[in-house]
Amino acid sequence: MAQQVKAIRGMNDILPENIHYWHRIEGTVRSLLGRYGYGEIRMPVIEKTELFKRSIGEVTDIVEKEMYTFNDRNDESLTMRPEGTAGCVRAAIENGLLHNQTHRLWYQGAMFRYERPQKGRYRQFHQIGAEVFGMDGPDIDAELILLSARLWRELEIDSMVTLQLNSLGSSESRVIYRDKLTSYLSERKDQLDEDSLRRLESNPLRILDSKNPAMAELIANAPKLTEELDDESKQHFDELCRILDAAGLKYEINPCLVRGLDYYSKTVFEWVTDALGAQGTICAGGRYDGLVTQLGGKETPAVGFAMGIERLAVMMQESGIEGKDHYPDAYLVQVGERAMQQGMIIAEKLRDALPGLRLITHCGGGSFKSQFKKADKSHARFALILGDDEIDKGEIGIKPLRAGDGEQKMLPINAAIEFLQQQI
RNA sequence: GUGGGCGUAGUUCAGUUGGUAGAGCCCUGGAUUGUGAUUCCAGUUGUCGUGGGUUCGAGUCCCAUCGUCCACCCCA
Repeated sequence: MAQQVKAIRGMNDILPENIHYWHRIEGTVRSLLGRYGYGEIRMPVIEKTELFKRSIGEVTDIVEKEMYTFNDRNDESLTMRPEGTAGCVRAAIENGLLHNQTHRLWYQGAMFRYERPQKGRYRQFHQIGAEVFGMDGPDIDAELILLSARLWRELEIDSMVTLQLNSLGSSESRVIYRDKLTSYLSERKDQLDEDSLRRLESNPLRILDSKNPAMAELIANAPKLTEELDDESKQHFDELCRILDAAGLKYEINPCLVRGLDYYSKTVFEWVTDALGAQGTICAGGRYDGLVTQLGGKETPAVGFAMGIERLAVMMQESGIEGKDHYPDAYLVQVGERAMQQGMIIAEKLRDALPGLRLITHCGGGSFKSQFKKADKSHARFALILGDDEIDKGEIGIKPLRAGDGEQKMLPINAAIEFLQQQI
């Protein structure tokens, strides 16, 4: 045998036996966002590299070492999208969606990051994202959060997730806070671990959500971002909390919650779970009022979130939640030359008459016994039987394969259609 | 990029102090003439991740390499 070609590390096949989780997630999201008035948008998977450098931030890990970047034949630097927001903003600007308009958008698709794979983290992964443009109030922030909460309920994972909330303030107030934090930490350099020392230079805010327990006390005593908020951000945040309270949604204010991407401001939130090991975030987002102008658009407030489909699917799988399985209604067993000649034609007649019918036609011959075994294995409710007897009489046998569906019978084709219609 | 665990049949795994491989599931066929999930019987399946080395002899020991899983980093 020749050497086989294998899939790329961190890029997985999703097999039919697992696809129902994806269908359930995607179907629920499509329906739910539709009910909230969000319109679906589809962007290219590849964009100019510059787009991500300008939006995500040149010195972030994503841009520095995790992007799939290459030059095309025209020597232009292109990148496979590591996230969806940048492309969505680019598309909104480019298609003129931001001129004195508001838009509620959502998208879904593959994203790519060159990272070491682990549970809930892959090199090709899939996100569903929602982005809203042109609204600056806390009410739309609340809508996005309430909408995501409803999604967890509809997916039956609401008992496994909690909401964390914070405000990063305006970019001005964040600069002030950043200086305060940096000087606090610089005075205590001897207590910082190796990672934190590095982050002190690159992104001091990230030290706040360090996982190292040795850092916990230092962080607990550090100046709080919430105490440095500008008045407008504070009002915005208070009003958001008020709406969530009024809606009865539980949340936890986490002053250490900072997002990894540079473009966030004011509201940030994360839905987290402890069911997934180290990758506890299933959905994260926030407000990014400055990004549109950063990408060359007219000043436009914006807010959005993204969720990881793999992580949702693993949660559903591990908690025993079933997706919708679509078993066939019937499996057509056909034995003998005449039956096999007519079987396919009869199956087509049934499909004409019953457009919703899930019918598997047996192909490849074999004994009644072996065909019935396959019929059973397919989980079909009924075996439809075509043999010499049935062909002679112009009828078709119907044998229920599941308990409580009655006895086997033989019916003329039209009666069989009527019978199946009642059953499916 | 760093650290740890693991790579044996399609799959889940066993394989004693080194003596050229086994089980369950799956799959195929059968237990009288055309009827499935049970039971019984029979059968197929492997360059033991890859490449070197030690040895009379390596799935087993050593080295390298690749893959995979988990964790760090980072993130959805």
